[in-house]
Parts: sequence; structure tokens; C-alpha cells
Amino acid sequence: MTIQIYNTLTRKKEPFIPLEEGKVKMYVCGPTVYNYIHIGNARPVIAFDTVRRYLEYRGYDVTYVSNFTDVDDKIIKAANELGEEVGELTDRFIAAYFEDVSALGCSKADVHPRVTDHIEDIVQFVKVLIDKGFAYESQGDVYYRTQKFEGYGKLSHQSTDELKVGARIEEGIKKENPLDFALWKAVKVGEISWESPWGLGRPGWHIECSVMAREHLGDTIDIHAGGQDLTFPHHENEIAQSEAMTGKQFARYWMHNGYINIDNEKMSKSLGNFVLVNDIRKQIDPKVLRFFILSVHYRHPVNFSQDLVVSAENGLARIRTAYNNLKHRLATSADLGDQKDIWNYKVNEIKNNFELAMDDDFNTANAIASVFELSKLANVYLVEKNTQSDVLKHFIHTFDGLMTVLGLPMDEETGLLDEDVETLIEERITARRNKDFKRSDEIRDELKAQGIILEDTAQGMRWKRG
RNA sequence: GGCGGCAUAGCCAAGCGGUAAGGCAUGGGUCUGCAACACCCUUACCACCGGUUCGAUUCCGGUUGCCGCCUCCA
Repeated sequence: MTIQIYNTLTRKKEPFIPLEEGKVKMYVCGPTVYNYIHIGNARPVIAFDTVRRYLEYRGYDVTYVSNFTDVDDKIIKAANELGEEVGELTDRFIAAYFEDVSALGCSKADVHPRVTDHIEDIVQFVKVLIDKGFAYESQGDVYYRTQKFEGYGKLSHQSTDELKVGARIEEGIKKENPLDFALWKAVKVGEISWESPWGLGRPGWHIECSVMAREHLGDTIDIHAGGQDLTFPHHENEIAQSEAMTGKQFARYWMHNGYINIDNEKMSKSLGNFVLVNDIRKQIDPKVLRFFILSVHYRHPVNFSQDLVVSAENGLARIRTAYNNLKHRLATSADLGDQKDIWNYKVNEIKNNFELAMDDDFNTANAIASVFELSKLANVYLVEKNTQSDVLKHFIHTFDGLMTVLGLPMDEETGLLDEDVETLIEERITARRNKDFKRSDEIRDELKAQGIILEDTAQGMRWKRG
């Protein structure tokens, strides 16, 4: 079955057919780097990292580009307030971004272009738009002439008349039409700026993505993604710019993720109700956060609260425990060569359901349900007295594959125990053998206080950190 | 005002024409020296009112409530 993607452009799920067979060009709008990212910013990074992983799992060669907006009003303001150079500030938060996002299990993009590295390309692009009549200079600014672009509004499904009602009117004097937006902004006193045919200035916000997407992926890209709030005006404007430039379709599939809410309200930097990834990941296992976010379909809102995260934590622990129990059992199992087909068949069936879920517009909620079913099946299998190494390995291999798609690779309980802990464990084993349960329980409690949980199983004792 | 989304068990969340996946939590049982892990059992008049249909949680119309975009924003 082909992958179905909900395309904002058509408001329908469509079969995913990349422009070039086997290859996917993907562009995801990245952050404006003037602060640490909050978990709302992290959602698209996680969601589309997962999309990318699944496409790769399905054999596609994905080229993934995600930009940094490293010059803009908010950055300039923040730099001024902190008495820092714009470049220093953005370097700092880009580094922080990579740390945060990698903790959340997101791979780096193939390219992370920065606006300030593309000023010359942007100037050239704007020049052409002016030449083509799609843009005009006005008092050192350059604006996009939205009236001239026939498809304006096609992504947000609004007619220009409807949009006009809500359009902001300040700066209206400089614009021919309130819907027009800035491609180039004339410098204000003390601001960072670059030379251009229209004098000193800097790029507008929307132009960067058109330019960098084209620069790194070409005229037409397969998937363009970002948060729901970017649909209008940002993505709408990108389409206007790029398609006016090339005369070709800019992006074939537009994907937009839903928000993360706090108390049922959008989390945003401007509302001030945000939770920084940098803070929260020190309190909560970042993988739990990822798991939590993926437990809801990417287009639906996620409500964030401590209770819900705890519930996600318990859920993920169930999966991890099942996996670790499989590994533990492997040590005492051999290949018996019988009955394995039934179990392998069931495992494959679950894997298949996982793929069907992901095929259906990356339904990670259902995909995770499949992983829970796999955990259940594994646990049921582990109840059997005689387990076979082949079956266990098939379970483990399947877990590894599916969890890698979700960006939640299973890590084993590794690391060695301290010598004195080892000694205590030895002592406990002897105590239990002698039915000295008092001493045995003492040791178990003592180690538990140190964060080491001992479990006695039919296949011997095992420990885990908890 | 325009465009759009959502309303499913105590909580979270899939499903979207054939009387409801999964998870968390709760209660009861089994396993265990006791635990832990695990297993079994247990819980839904799918917001409301109409309509279409043999049949609707699922489609259509309406009502109510919540949320978002239209302004920087993931």
C-alpha cells in the first residue's frame, strides 16, 4: 500500500508519490533562534523526524532540510536587551537547539541552512521578482504584489477579499495593498543590515524559506511541513514567492502539525505559557516526552500536563520492560525448532498493523498501539516455560525496528554495578538459598534505596535501575 | 465576519456506515517465600436534536460547548 498523506493544499489524504521515484525532498520550517525552544516548537521537529524515519524505513532516500531564522525583529530585540551581537546570540541558541532536539531523539537534517548565509541568494531572488512584476520597491522596502499572483490564498483556502478584512493596516502607506508583505526591509538605526540594490536592509521573514528550499532542494519539493500556524501567512507567501519565481509548483504535499496546549490553550512564546525543552528534559526523560507527543496523531492538539506525562511514562516503561524481559530470557533459551511459526506469524501480523497505521498519514497513535500489542504478545510468550531463542530474537528484532521508526530506540540496561553492590547481590543470593528471607529482603530494600531494583524470576535474578 | 478543527469510559486516545483498538489509573484473582515483572477478569446509552440508510459513533442538516488561523508565533 502506498503511504497516504493529508495535504493541506487539497484538504484530503492523498497517496504519496514523490516527484522522483524512491527519493523524497523534504523541507521543514525551523525555529527563530532568539530563545530556547519550548515543547510546542519541538512538536514539528519530533513529528516530521518521525515522518522522515518512516519514509526511510520504507526505503526512500530522504533529503531533509530545516532552516534557522537567524535574523529578525525578535532576535535583534533580544540581542539588544542582552547586549550581545546578533551572531553570538543565534550561535548560542542554535547550539542549544541541537542539544534539545537530539535529546528528544531527532536526527539532524541533511542541511540546516541559515538565513544570514543566504543574503546574496535572497537579494537575487527578490530582484527577479521585481523584474517579473511580482514585487515593488517602496522607500527602501520591497513588497510582494499579492494581487499579481493568481493562486494567492490557495493553501489557506481564503479568497483575497476575505483575507483583506483581517490584514494589518499599519505600514499601509508603503504598500499598494494591505495583503502585500515585505520581501526586504530597509534598515532601522542600529540594526544589523546588508547591502542591496534598495539600500541597506535585511530580508523579510517569508522569503528565506523560498530561497533556501530552492537552493538546497530545487524548484519543486515533495513535502513541506511546519506548524499549523504557519499555513497563513508564512506558507501561503512562500508559495506566492516561489511559484512566481519558477512558474512551477513549489511543494506537492503540505503537512501541518497541531499545537501543544497548556490548559487547553495554545502554548506560545507570546502567551508566555510555554515549557522549555531545556528545563523539562532535566525533570522528565526526554524519550518519554517524545513518546507522549507521538501518542497523539500529529494533526491533533496535545494537551500537556504532568499527569498525562506520568501516564505516558508508565506506558513506555511497559514497553521497555517487555523488551528487557525478552533479552533477559534469551540467556536461558535455546532454539528448539518447534512451534515457532505461530509466534513469528503473530509478531509479523503486529508489525504489519504498525506499517498500516504509519501508512495512514503517519498515525503514530495507532502505531504505538501496535507496539503495546507486541509487548502484550511478548509477555504472554514469556509466560511459557520453554521459550525459544529464535522466537525471542524475532520479537527483539521487531521491537528494535518499530521503535527505531518512532525515534525511541530500545536501550538496554547497561552499565556495570559497583563492586559493593555486586557483593550485596551475591550475599542475597546465598541468603535466599538458605531461606534467610529477612536478610534477603533487607538487601533488596537497601539496593532499592540506591535506585537498583532486584527481581527474582524463574530464570534467576535480574536487576534494573529505577 | 471569513476559513478550519474538536466533543468517544475516571483520565489519555484510535476508529469514521455493520452495535466501540490501545494505554494509564481503579477493583478482584493467579504467579511469588514476600515482592516486583507478568497473566486473567472487571468498567462506554460515542455532546444534543433532526434526517438519509436495512443499519450511524461514523454520512447530511441544525444546536450547544471548547479551540485555532485570518497579526509575530511550531
